[in-house]
Amino acid sequence: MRTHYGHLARILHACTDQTMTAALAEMELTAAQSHIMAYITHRDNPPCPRDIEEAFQLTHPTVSGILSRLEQKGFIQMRPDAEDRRCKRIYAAEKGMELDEMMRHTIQSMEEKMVQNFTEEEKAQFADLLRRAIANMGADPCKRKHKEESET
Amino acid sequence: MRTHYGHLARILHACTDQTMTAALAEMELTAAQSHIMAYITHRDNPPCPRDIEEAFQLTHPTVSGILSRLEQKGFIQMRPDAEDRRCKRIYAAEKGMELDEMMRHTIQSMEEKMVQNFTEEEKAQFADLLRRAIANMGADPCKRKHKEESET
DNA sequence: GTATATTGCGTAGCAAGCTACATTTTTATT
DNA sequence: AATAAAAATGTAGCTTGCTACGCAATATAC
Repeated sequence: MRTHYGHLARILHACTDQTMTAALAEMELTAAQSHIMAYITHRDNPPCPRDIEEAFQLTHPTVSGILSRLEQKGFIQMRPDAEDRRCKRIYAAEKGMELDEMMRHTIQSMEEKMVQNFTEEEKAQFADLLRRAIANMGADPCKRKHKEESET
Repeated sequence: MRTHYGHLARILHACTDQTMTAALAEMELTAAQSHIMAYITHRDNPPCPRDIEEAFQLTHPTVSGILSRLEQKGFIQMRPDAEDRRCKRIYAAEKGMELDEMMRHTIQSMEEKMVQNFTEEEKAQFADLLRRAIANMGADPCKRKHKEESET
């Protein structure tokens, strides 16, 4: 049993997820939903689901599910773009705008807690090592759909 | 938008998961299943589900689901312990033992790939930073069940 | 200008994670 | 010994992730 960085990454992700879930429970948002809400309210112009797929490296059914739950709960509204009716523009509803500050503050404090006793150099190195590890795994944020099918 | 280590951890985990899933598809194992199989075959004595919960920091329904799928596919067998009938001992079946080498080799090469261009010092620091971040999030591997309920 | 790709999204169905509750067995109280 | 508490597992039901398939709208080919 060596070090198993992948294992550590999984646990770290689980920690952040649970922390966020607990902190956001009172506003009826899950961790995944809050991150996407923060993205939506942070944007200048209303994004479409495709933008979220790329920003979060998720597949479209996953994004679709999260957005439909956000819409059901009244945090966002979606309507098709006038010029390209394939795209659905995502608008943050009042209810969503009001939570903007709170959400992003929650995310921010969690990030700070995670590296609370790191030096600035360590923080930089942490981000650098994570990014390099991700790159080594072949996940350039823009190339994720290609599969080889060697069997006829 | 700062660095968002949590976000990077999520992506890194997703990468390892997808790599493992692809590599293990031919033997009908998912990433999660293979890691748990490796744990089972690596142990001296047959573990019970509780052991897996602690080793992988998962809740018991999650472990239960994975184990039942492994049993359905014939990789393991489970039968209650003779002395404590609450515990179900998990035995690797022939089919599971045969895949042991291959599974662990797959896991090992993925780990090596992830840190392929890291110096030894960077590898050590990566593990150290990950562990410290996890500790900062309050996830000591043995304290995970305590919740405060402030409302009467 | 019609035929074909490509793009964006929806749905179905699965695995894996969780919480909450129930059940059984063991341990601790008294 | 009878009862209460704790521990290990099971089950239900949810969110989030995926692949695979299908459909409508746009873009490209010819």
